[in-house]
Parts: sequence; structure tokens; C-alpha cells
Amino acid sequence: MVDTPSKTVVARMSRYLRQLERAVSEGRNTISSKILGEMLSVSDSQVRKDLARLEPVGHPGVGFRCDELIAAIRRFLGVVDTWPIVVVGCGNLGQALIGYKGFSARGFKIAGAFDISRDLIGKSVHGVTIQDFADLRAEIADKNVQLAALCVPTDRAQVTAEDLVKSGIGGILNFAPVFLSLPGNVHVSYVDLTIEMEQLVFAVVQNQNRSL
Amino acid sequence: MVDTPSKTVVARMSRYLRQLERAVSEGRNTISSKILGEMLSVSDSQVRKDLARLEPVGHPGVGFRCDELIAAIRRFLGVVDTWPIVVVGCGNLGQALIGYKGFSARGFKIAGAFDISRDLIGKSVHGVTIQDFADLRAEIADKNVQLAALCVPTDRAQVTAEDLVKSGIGGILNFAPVFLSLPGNVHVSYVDLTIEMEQLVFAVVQNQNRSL
DNA sequence: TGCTGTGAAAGACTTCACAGCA
DNA sequence: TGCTGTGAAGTCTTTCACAGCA
Repeated sequence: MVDTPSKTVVARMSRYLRQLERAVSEGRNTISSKILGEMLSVSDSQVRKDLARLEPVGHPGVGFRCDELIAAIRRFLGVVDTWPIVVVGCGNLGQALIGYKGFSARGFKIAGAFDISRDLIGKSVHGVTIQDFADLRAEIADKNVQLAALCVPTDRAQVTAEDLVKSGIGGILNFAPVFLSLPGNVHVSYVDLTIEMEQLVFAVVQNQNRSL
Repeated sequence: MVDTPSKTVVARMSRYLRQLERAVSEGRNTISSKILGEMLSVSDSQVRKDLARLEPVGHPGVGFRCDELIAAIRRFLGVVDTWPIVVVGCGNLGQALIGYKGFSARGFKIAGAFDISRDLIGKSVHGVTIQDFADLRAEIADKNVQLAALCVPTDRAQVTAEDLVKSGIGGILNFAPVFLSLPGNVHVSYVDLTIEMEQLVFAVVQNQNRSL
């Protein structure tokens, strides 16, 4: 139980957290591993194994108290306070991210948006003024930002990521369809729409073949 | 070797494909499992195990011929021809998707964009005219569309997804932060930015604790 | 020599099954 | 009775190690 949790476990914790918050907003006080699992298509034993990584919080015969569980998962994930993030690259996608309400709803705050294009610097998007990428380092240090969403063109992604690392960023959400080679202490999550689409294609084709 | 490949395998195949295309555009003709693996942080044995699922295509002593391998992976994934997709929900994110060049670059084509808002219907975004969601079914049948990107607000996601399924969609790329309960023959990929961000937070916090 | 393809071994993840508490 | 927490079993995934081809 002292081992490092895998990415899958951490991802499921996020999903439990979200589902619990929804359940609470619908008036639920207590929940069993079976019910929570059914809501997310996860087995009840899987739910219990995952939640056993938290400080003990279940009540045999009763289930889990939602508020206790939410607090415990938040502590586990580290999302107790608000985390500032910077958006780097403010094209279509970057601008959509700046306006994404899901971030603020779950404890993330856009602390700044940056681009290298003269046409974009100074422009206000969803109430955030786009700044010169050259000013990034100062801003990051000033606001102690550790997370960045990287939305630059593919061919700029690697070099820009290296700049972010030099500026002290510890985690990058990368939207460019390219693998980033960075020091091991920097963490990268990939959002790659074509990979997801190709997974769907594969599944759809398999399904067609099966029903022939 | 006749077993169904897991999602992880399929995702790696997409990554190999992309990396190979990049390597070819840089003038490479042949590649070994070791080199390809290093480019993507995958072990050489893992690469060989994955590629062994394709029709035999490796040349001992030489490596893989890039063009052969690309063709084999394309056939494996089912991405030989162009796949039409519809964008459902044309807020910030939906509009950014309509303009996303990565789709067309890799064999996906926006076949239509839909919304229920009177303010958006008829509007042209990146050369695509937003249509009334009520007209979706006809369009899907007409163009034989099987893939949809779902970008509606969270509370509309489940019902809209059910409509898509009724209209004959077989694969959904879901951007709403909610688990969709749909028939087993419909495939869903989730793009959930807060889950990704929370994974980064967890990793960053772990890292800080380790270096204390 | 350089590299693939692949059984066998190791490791990671999930499910089972049940003791024990409320 | 209802449910958690957990060792043991089962399954799936990755790595190892090497035979065999160019």
C-alpha cells in the first residue's frame, strides 16, 4: 500500500471525485462502492481497492460518506487549493481553453496567456489579455505557476516546452500531436485528438466486422 | 495473436504511425524497433510485440521499411480512406475543433457542424456553416457519418449522445466531463481536461515531496 | 554483425471471496 | 443483513533472452 499509484489509479480517482461531487449536488450523503462503480462502469472491488489508498474512510455496512470521501480524494490528488495555469499559444484552441469554464469549476485558474504573434499580444480573450511569450518567465516566477497548457503549432512544441521547463514549469498539458522529450522530473499529459479519433475508428471497424 | 488488441496497443499504433510519417518526411526509409521506441519512450521489445500483430513486415538485420510499416498500421487501424466526422455543439471548443487542422492532416474531414442555438445556426465558422441539430439525422444518413465530436454543455451530454446513437453514430469523442451510459456497440473516447490537469497536479506534488 | 519474431519469465492490474465490523 | 478492507487467485501487459534470418 506504500507503492506509487499508477496513472490509471490517479485517473480513476479524478473520476470518482467528479461523480461524487455530482452525486452530492443531487442530494446524496452516502454511497457504496457498488453504486459508485456502477455510475462509472468500474467494478465494486476495483473501487474499494482504489479507495483503500486513502486514509481509511469507509464505514462497513453503511458505505462511504460523500463529504469525507471527497475531502480524502482531494488531499490524495493535491487539489485542495486553486492551481494557477498558463496557456501558451493562443490560436483557436488556446483561446477556447482560456474560456473553458470547466477549469475554474474544478480549482484551476488561468493565470496568464502567452503568444509570440504581434497580432495576438495585447488582445483580450474572455477577459484575459494575451501577453508576450518573452514575459512568461517573470510571470511564472511571480505567481508561482507550475502548470502550463501548451497549444502551439506542432513544429514549435518541443522548443517551447523546453523554454517552459527552463522557466520552472513542472507539468505540461500538451495539445500538439508530438511526443515531448523532457527531463524526467517534468510531467506531460497528452491530449491528442487524432489518436482518440483513430481509436474510435478501430473500434467502429471491429464492430462492423463482427456483425457481418 | 488472434486476440483483440487492447486500447493501449491501439493507441501506441497511432503513435507509431505519426512518428513514422514524421520520420519519412525527414528522409528516413528504414527504421529499427530500437530507434522507433527511443523516439516515443517505448521499449524495443514492446515495439516488436506490437508490430507483430500486423502482417509480417520486419526485415531481420535491416529493420522495418517505413512505407510498408505505415501502410500496414493504416490497414490495422482502419484509417486508409478519409473518415467524415460531425461536430455537435458549436461553442468555443466546438468552433476550435471545426478549425483544427490536425484532423484533415490525418484523414478526418468535418462533414457538418450542429447546434440548437438560434444564434449559431447559419453562422459560418472556418468555412463550415453551422446547421440545426434537428437536421443531424438526415445529414448523417446522407453522408454515412459514423463519428461525432460531442462538445455540448455537461448537462446536455447524455441526452445528446443518445440522440447521436439513434441517428446511427458508432463512435463519439466526448469533451463533456461526464461518463456516458450508452449501448455496448457504441464506442466513446473521453477528452477530459480536468482529469488530465489533476494527473499533472498529482505528479507535480509527488515530485515536490520526493525532493524535500 | 544487426535485427526481427517469439516463447518463457516477470511484473502489474483486476477480480474473487470472505473475515469482520455496524 | 449490508458493506468495507484485503489476501489470494486470476488475467493481462511488459520485459527478457535467444533462435534464426539477411
